[in-house]
Amino acid sequence: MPKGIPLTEEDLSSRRREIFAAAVHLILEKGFQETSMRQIAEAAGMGKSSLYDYFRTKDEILVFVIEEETLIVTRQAEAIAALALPPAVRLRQIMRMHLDFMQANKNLLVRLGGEAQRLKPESQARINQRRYAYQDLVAAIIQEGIDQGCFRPVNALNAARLLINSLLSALYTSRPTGSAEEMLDEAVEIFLHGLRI
Amino acid sequence: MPKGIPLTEEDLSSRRREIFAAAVHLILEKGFQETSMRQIAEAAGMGKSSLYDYFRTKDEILVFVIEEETLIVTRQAEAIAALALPPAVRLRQIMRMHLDFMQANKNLLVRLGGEAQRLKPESQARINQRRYAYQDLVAAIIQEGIDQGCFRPVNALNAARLLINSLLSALYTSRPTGSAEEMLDEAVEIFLHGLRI
Amino acid sequence: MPKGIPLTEEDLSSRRREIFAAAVHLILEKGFQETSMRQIAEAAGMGKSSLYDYFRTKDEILVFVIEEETLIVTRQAEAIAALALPPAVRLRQIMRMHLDFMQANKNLLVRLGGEAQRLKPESQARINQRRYAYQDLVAAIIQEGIDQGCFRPVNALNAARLLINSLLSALYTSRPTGSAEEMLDEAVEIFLHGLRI
Amino acid sequence: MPKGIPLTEEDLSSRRREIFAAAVHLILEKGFQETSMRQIAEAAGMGKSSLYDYFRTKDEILVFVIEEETLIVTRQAEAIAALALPPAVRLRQIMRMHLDFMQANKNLLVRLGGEAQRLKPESQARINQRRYAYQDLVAAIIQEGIDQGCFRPVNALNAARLLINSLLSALYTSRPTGSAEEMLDEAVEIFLHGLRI
DNA sequence: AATGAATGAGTCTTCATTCAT
DNA sequence: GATGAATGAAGACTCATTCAT
Repeated sequence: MPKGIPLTEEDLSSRRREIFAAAVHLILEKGFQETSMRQIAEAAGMGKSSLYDYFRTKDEILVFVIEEETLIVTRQAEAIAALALPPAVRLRQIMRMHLDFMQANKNLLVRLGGEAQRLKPESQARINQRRYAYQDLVAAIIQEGIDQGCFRPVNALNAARLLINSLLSALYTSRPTGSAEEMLDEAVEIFLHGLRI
Repeated sequence: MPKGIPLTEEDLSSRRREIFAAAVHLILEKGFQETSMRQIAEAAGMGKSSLYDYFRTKDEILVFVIEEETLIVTRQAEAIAALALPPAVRLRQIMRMHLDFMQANKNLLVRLGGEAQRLKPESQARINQRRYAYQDLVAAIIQEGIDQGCFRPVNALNAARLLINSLLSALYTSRPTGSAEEMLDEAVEIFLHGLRI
Repeated sequence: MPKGIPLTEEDLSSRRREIFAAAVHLILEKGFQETSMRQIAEAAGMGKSSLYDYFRTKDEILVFVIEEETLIVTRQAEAIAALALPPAVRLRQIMRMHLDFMQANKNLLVRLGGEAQRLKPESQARINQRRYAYQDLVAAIIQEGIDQGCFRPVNALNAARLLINSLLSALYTSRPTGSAEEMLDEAVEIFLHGLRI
Repeated sequence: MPKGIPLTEEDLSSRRREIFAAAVHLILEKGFQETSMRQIAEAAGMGKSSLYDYFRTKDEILVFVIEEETLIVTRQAEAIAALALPPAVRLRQIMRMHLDFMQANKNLLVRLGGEAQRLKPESQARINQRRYAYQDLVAAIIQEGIDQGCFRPVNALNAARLLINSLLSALYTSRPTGSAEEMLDEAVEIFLHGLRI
């Protein structure tokens, strides 16, 4: 808002979040690609071209949001990972937290994840860095369980991806067999059972 | 080609397949939405508007292919399901067949699956019918295992979705921990272990 | 206009000319770059995008017109060059013809020539091919005069460029010292005098 | 830089020159219109809007530079014109000086001349005033030669324009027949020969 | 039956300029 | 005095679809 003063990196970031927050309903309704820069600008209450002071490109909006949201989930997962609890319990808590986050954000991450396939490799790489951090975190817990002898020796990263993916079955079905929580719990139970010695 | 003689539904279908086969490489390279009708027509060696004799709309192409490919996988899965083998073995075979099919088709189904999010609800419903058939087939085998007492009593449909989803972790990662076969095998093993009593 | 029938190369060319003819007044008034594709389309009585069936790019319009007009001048010059007249006379006639053409076309070529500086090298090369043909034609007549001993031995191409350039002084001044014809005649006279032995 | 103290007209002018000097490479590379105010400001190491303290409009930059450079050439030509040498010799020297200047400035004036066509009439008039001064200077020398009886009686202004224009043939060809100096010398020789009695 | 010319809506993006700080 | 955030207007171009031949 102040006119002659350069925006700090922080201002930029928070403004970016505001812009997206203002436009998120459009994107959820119609998809990202189908939402035009004009509409986003209108929703954000700014001129079409001011948008370009915050995002150099339409795709940057997508990258920004995915990075941002993945980071939030990762941060929350880190907190859980640090607790003094058995691996299985921490994994359960992380998945629940993840589910809660997804639902609170209307599955935004899942929806946008689909659109991210179109991004240029360079942008995909940036996104993947964030995803990897989350996967690694989960994988570390699994590895811990393996080392402690409470899990079978499997490839921890592979297993982590499998677990995280379970969320999709729970969230992204048009033929639910219960609440998302119930579906997820059952999936996690099968997974943990599968790791048990 | 035959003039004056209306095309049978079968001719139509096989022509549709030909058209898509001719254009599939474009779609794999650039994505479906990024491939224009003109390019598809050119690849298929026909005029832009002749395309509309086979697909009333661009989106119909997407729906057709997804339906078609899902149907093929389902048919092959049905054959395996009918074998006189223990449920666990049949599930393993189905997943392997599915993986082979995906790889033979360059993950087309996964790629297109992302694009399908944009289709209008009506089209999505049509696609889902096919998906359900496949899920139900897998679920039936799981249920059989449960009934025979070799699997724990879980919601079979939920479990089926979980198993099918495992393919994604194996296929769709930019940080593989082995061959797709190995990753899938491990995932299936964890799953089956998880169902074991 | 016919809808399902491919345009012959000739149709294309004549349609291109029509389009340009319809829009030339806009371009003369405001300059080429300042004239938008929409305006050109409107002037030509067609949809914005139909324009792109005739010119793949806005710049192509520029290239087309310059090539076309240069070709016309060259053709007329060829006719004069073939006459059985002394070199000096033929040169005078060519310059007069060129002047007439320029005036009949409102100096279009001069105006557009300025804009052509912005074209990408590839397009400039295409244009230059045409310009060279014209320059070479004039140079040949000069060389003829040199060979016949009625002109001093100068570099014919250099001299040709000089002569052709004289048109600019005559046409493109905001402080004329007579009619364009008079100014040109005097310039040509100085030039020919300068070549005389 | 000095705060509170208004800039003298001279400071303004020298600051303008500095700004342009800093940006000239951009303009030579991409053309004037293709260079944005932001880029010019960056090159000049100042804020976008500070530019507007020195040039009220982007076009003013163009006008300023053309005026400035034309003035420099004129000043140098004046020095030569004042020498006690035969008209023909002075004309030769002026043309050489002009060529040197052009080459030292990478033909900037020619390039910008093309862009100047777009300026509004008012600005063009300002530029033309400067051009006229230069033309008049050259014309005066020619007139002198005529009065002294060493040149044929031609319209001096017309001839001056013709001579100055020769530079273009020498400088602005993609198919040179020698060094620019050689081409120019030959052109000037033809011209002077053409004036000789 | 098959084709391609025609279209209008819509896309992202750029830019010179202003104005509040 | 100097700055950069904000903007509105505009621009080239693409595309799915229709329709006359």
